Amino acid sequence: MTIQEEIAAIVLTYLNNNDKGEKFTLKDILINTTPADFTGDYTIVLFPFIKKLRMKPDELAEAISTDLKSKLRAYQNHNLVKGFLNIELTPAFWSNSLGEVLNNDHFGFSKKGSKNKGIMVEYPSPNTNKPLHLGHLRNIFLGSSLANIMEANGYTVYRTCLYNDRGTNISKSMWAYQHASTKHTPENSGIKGDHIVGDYYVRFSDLYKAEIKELVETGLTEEQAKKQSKLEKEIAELTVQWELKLPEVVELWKTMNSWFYAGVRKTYERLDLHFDKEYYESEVYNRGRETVEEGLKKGIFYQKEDSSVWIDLTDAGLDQKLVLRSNGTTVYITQDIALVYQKQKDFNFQRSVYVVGNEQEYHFKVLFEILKRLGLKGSEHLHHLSYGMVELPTGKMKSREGTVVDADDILDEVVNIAKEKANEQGKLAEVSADEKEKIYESIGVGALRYFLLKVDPVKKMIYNPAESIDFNGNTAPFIQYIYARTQSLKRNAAAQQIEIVPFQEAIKN
RNA sequence: GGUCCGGUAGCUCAGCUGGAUAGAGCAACAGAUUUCUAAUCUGUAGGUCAUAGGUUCGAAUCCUAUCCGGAUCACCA
Repeated sequence: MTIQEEIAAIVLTYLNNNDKGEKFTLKDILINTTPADFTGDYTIVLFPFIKKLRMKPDELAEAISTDLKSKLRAYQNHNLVKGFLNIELTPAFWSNSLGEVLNNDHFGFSKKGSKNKGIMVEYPSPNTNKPLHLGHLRNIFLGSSLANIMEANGYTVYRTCLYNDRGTNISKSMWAYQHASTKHTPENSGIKGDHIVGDYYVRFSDLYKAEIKELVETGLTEEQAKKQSKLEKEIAELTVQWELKLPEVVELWKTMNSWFYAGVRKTYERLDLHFDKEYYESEVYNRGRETVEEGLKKGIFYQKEDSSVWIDLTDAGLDQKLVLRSNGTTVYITQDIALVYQKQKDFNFQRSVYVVGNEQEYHFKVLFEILKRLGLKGSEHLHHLSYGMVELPTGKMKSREGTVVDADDILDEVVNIAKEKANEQGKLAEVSADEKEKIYESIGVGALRYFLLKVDPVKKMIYNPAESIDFNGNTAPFIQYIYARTQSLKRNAAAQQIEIVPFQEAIKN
């Protein structure tokens, strides 16, 4: 029990002992830390009680503090300003609290798995057709911190990732590769695999843009042009060929995806990102049909004349949503439904968090509502950790327009800045080259991590690559620096045979 | 158009389960400090908390309306 809770409990008991018949709950009792300009440690706000109990502030304050004095060991003094009762605690209380922190290496951490509850965190779930960008970094830092925090609180955490490894996006990269005159591979070019796949994707986009432009110049509207596009048809065809498991298409798909994974794993490595299990859309994309059929029998879904299957969520403030196409194939949300059941089978978790950008808020609302109606156990503990986009000073990042900030580039850049700053200061002169690289990496990546986590997830944020990131003020390098200095103090103390004693003993002397 | 989210100092953001005089960092200005873990330190200035109403002892915080910005509303994923 914290000291605030202790005070609140005592005050509550006292208040409920009144003769006016008024009843209060813990929620009614507000205890704040006292602002610096006033004397005291904690402040009890008395206004609500004064009114209900029809007592004068000083009478009530006197009565409460007398009660506190007799029941709270840490009580030292009190004063009243308007309706604010400031409570001062004894120095012994504070020294004990500090001593507790000092002597406990695991202060603030629960024992691993002590909650006896599993929580799944799914992130960053990239597409396999292009390398990670700035937005993924925000996702990864959010997901990792959440997972770490839950673990520190005693949850068993399962980190998972779902790869969008099929469909039109990867087909575009594949098409560009098939039609390239000189074929680049990671081996013959030395380029990181995820970047090669991404380059082909960009190449396709360029050709596609050119084609549309040409068609529009013949007098078509953009919409008509897209319908007439030859490239679009070929991509659709390639996707169908993949679904029909045409050997050379499947082979190429496997190869290009393997390039992507090899590349992206290198980026993961720098970010210390590991998963308990990775899921692939190619393995789940046509699942969920059984679940839909069951739901159909139960009357949760309904079928239209063209035999497409829908769910009506209008009474929940949402729309009608398609879950099976008229040709019987599944859609995005159907596989997500199926995947939840699969994940529950794989890991018996109680809670699940999806770390996904806020553009998918509606999707998750619909998904969770459907799962609730299907009677999924624990469906009320599914959560979408939504976050805003990372934008550039010039506006949004658009991969089709090449205005994307690449994750690998940013990581290199911040590590480089860390290196320059460190060398400027000459602080690492006596450190081995190997050790230096590690330090640059941890300062640079740490700075970026802190920078991206500092902003409330719900807000979109602007990242200015030109200004890069701060190393002064409220930043990770500063915190790291303070830690380094305290460690240095301890080392120096030891070298000079100065003993560091617990705080309460120091106070006594 | 419906729904959801954001709008706080010049900039980037805290504060939002209602509580005392709205806080940081950066930038600006004034000063300190010659490198000793100084990747500094002290101080000054800077705000109609988008706007207008309402609720109340008390509103940046809750409610309503309006304005601005964004997201979303596919037989795409």
